[in-house]
Amino acid sequence: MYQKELEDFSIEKIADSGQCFRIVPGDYGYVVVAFGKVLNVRHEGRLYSFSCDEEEFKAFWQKYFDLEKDYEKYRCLALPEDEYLAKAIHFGKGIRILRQDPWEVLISFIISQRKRVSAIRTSVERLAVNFGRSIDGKYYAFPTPEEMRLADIDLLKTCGLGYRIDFVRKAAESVADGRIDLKKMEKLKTPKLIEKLMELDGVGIKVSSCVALFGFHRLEVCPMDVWMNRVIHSEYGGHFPKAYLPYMGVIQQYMYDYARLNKIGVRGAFDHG
DNA sequence: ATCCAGGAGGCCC
DNA sequence: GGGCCTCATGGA
Repeated sequence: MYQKELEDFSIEKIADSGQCFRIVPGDYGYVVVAFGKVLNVRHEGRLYSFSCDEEEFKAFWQKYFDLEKDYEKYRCLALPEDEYLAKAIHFGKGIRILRQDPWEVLISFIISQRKRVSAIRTSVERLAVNFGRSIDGKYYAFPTPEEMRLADIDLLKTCGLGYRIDFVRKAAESVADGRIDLKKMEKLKTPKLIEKLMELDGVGIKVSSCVALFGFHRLEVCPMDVWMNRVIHSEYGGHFPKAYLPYMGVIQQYMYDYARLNKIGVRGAFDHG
């Protein structure tokens, strides 16, 4: 076990931030499944306990949680007159942009279209249980491109993918056979990266943006979903301040989280503000 | 029960 | 380029 005081980190906020789907409450705090590893996380106040030793935490999880960055730097971009962002930042402090596996992010966000976060979580978990390698008998790694390519179709149909099932199968084939090389794509500049991802069937600008931000850590990318569209129109008159643009992805994560969990911009809902 | 979701593709103009 | 229409399923 490794313990550390973390002031700008909230496992609850991250788990429910809509960027990842395999951080869930367990019988002992939260369980994180990523890169074929399992980590138990719990905390009393700011004192966090992780189910790994210090070496593994510093070699792997610290980077995964993006703890090497100071998020105060991003929050300081908030303009003084921007009341919405001020509320969102206050509400969402502790959110990080995780450094996830691009492949898992790609499939997860292909599945995400027209689904709620909870439903995405269900589908992703079913994929892992049905096709992923067992990690410790209880948790399963996200399936590799090869495992997904070879997935039995009838079993795949039980994963709740709906009409997205062929998008997922084709993506698995493309990545498995190397037509889409996610490793090489790390070197692409962001516009090229987004364009290349959109060659995949079922990947449009929104999904591609999510993969760029959450899978390739391109912090300038701002995925525009139904919630962010509500925010930009109801709070910003159609465009965000220029000062935010270099880190719009991070800013976006605070805005999105606050909007979704407080139903900002939804007609008939109670507006916190 | 009815509504809607971290959208995209295929039309048509 | 934009404006509609449809897509399958689960969760609220």
